[in-house]
This record gives sequence, structure tokens and C-alpha cells, in this order.
Amino acid sequence: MSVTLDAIDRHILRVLQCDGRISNVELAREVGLSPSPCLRRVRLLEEAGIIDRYVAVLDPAKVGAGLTVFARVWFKTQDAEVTLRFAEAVRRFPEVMECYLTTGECDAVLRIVTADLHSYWRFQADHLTRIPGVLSVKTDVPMETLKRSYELPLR
Amino acid sequence: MSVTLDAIDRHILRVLQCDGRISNVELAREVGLSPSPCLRRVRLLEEAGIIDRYVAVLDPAKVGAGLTVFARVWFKTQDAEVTLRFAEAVRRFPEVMECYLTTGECDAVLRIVTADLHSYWRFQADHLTRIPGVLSVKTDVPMETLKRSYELPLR
DNA sequence: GGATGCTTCGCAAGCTCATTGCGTGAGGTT
DNA sequence: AACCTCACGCAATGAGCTTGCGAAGCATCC
Repeated sequence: MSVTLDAIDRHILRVLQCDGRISNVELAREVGLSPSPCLRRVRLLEEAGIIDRYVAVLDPAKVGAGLTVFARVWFKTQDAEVTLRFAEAVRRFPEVMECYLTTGECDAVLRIVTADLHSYWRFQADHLTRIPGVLSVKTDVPMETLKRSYELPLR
Repeated sequence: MSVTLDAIDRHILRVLQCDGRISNVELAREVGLSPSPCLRRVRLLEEAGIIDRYVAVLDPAKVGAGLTVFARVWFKTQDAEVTLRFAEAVRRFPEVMECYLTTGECDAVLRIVTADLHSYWRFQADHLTRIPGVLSVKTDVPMETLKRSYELPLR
């Protein structure tokens, strides 16, 4: 399902990445089409899976999720058993927004969202470090947000 | 600026975090209201800034942004001059999705999106390490994605 | 204890927008 | 040159958005 994106498709994607709830007529005007072929392109982009979904972006601070931290995790062993149990545990925690297995200095990198430092500390002590197979955790705590973007770069 | 969220508000936010383009009538049915008060609540949540925006989520792999890496950056000095220039530079790079200043082991943490390892290497060598004041960069390269969520946990 | 004010609900009307079918024109192939 | 294909624009229908208005629940105050 390799769809070739032309300039109009990329324009549509750029606009929808900024405003996922723009009306089709306005989107069409924006990209220089009439509504019907514009909607048809959007539907094709959705069916091809290029547009995965539409979501509302909430203000983290205003819904009690003001702190983002990055945790690096080391496992006791790197076998499939440990990583599988780790994956299952991590998927159950709503605080864990992203989790990747790495093969560098550490074994896993997590982006975790909580209300504040105290909440994070409790999460790390009560849940993260108690997942079987976890050897240690190092945390980078952001003091200030320089940038937070939701738009993938479209070449 | 109603900061107090009741159960229905949280229900609305939960649904909109999953599907930001759900129709208002369906959202209303989902949360057990008629369309008009439901829409009114959504508008209030938007005006209060609790709903920041709506965005389309693209499949990174299908738009040439398949690789996510985490970079930790060390500065030569920690003065305002260096961090300010770093912030400006970082905001100009569309590859940098997130950037935080930290006060732990390193000075800044970045989430960077590129097409592949080669593209990242070029970005790091040509741009990231050339920002004035940057001493060194360490990169954690994910081999596998265990979880990627867009839904903030709502207590 | 009852009246008043406030808030939020549901209903209805008007209007915009989404959706589909169909005809047309441009570009490439035989 | 004729044909085929693809994408566009137009028009009609139906669905959903939006707003004003009256009613019900609830707390406050006289």
C-alpha cells in the first residue's frame, strides 16, 4: 500500500496536523481544491493508514499531568521473558506514554507523565522498579520545556 | 475558566483523546447527554484551554519519519546565553519534536524524529552538535516500540 | 418554609457542511 | 487519432452543527 504523496497531499497533511478538526470546505479552500476531491483525498489518506487517527490534545498541566520525565531502565537479563513481562506491565500503566527497547547504554527508554515529582516518585517506587527483571532506573527530570511539537516533519 | 471537572467532563475528554473527530451527536450519546449541552461543555473546555487543540496523528513510518531517537545533550556552560541560543536553534528544527532542559546528569533531553539512522546521523553531525555551546551528545536509539500513547491519564 | 436566582438541561429551527453520483477535461497509451 | 484512466468540479440530499428559549434541579436568602 505504498501511496505516492503529491504536493496537495502533503499540504493536506500539514494542515490536518495543525488542526485536525478543520471543516472539509475550509481545508479544500486552503489547499486549492473543491470540497469533494479534497474529501476524497483525505479518505484515501485515512484508508492507507497515513492518517492514523484524530485526537484532542489536552493541556497536561490543567488535567493533573504537568510533569513529563524520561526514565532509562536497565534489565537484569535481556532475554525474551523479561522484555515480554516488562512490555505487558508498561502497557497497563497509563502514566507511561511511550516506551522503547534500546540496545545502547540502557535497555529501555520511557516517557512518563504524572502530576508532579511526588507522584512520579511514588510511581517509580511502587510500580516501575517492581516490575520483575528491572535492575535499575535512571531519571532525567525536565526543569523547563523548550519545545513540544505534534507535527511530524513532512519532506 | 471552570477548573473543576466533573465526571461528564472527564468522560468527554477521554473520548476526545481517543477520537478527536467524533461527531457531537455521537459524543453526546456516549457521555449520556443531548447534543446541545454536550457541545456547550466541549466549547467551555476549549475556551478554558483544557483542550489545547485537535490534531491528525500520522503514521511516522509512512511519511518518512520512521525513526524516533532520544538524545541527551551536555552544554559547555549552563548560562542563559547558551540555553537561549540552544532553544532558538532547536525550535527551528522540525525534526526535534520535544526538548526539555534538565538539571540532572545531562543538560537537555530531546526527542528527535527522522527517516532512518543515516538521516539522524546527518542531523546530529550537521546541526545538533554544531549549535554553539553544545559540548556533547549521547543518543539512545530504540530498536522496538513497546508503547506509544496519545492519551494523558485522567484521574 | 417558601420564593428567588443560578445553572444546566432538553427541544426545536435554521443553516452549514459532509457525502455521493455524474459529467467533463487533461494526460498517457496503443 | 481514438481510447482509457484518473482526478476534478458541480449539484442534490441528508446529516450534523449551532443558537435561542423554556423547564427542572438546587442552593441561598428573606
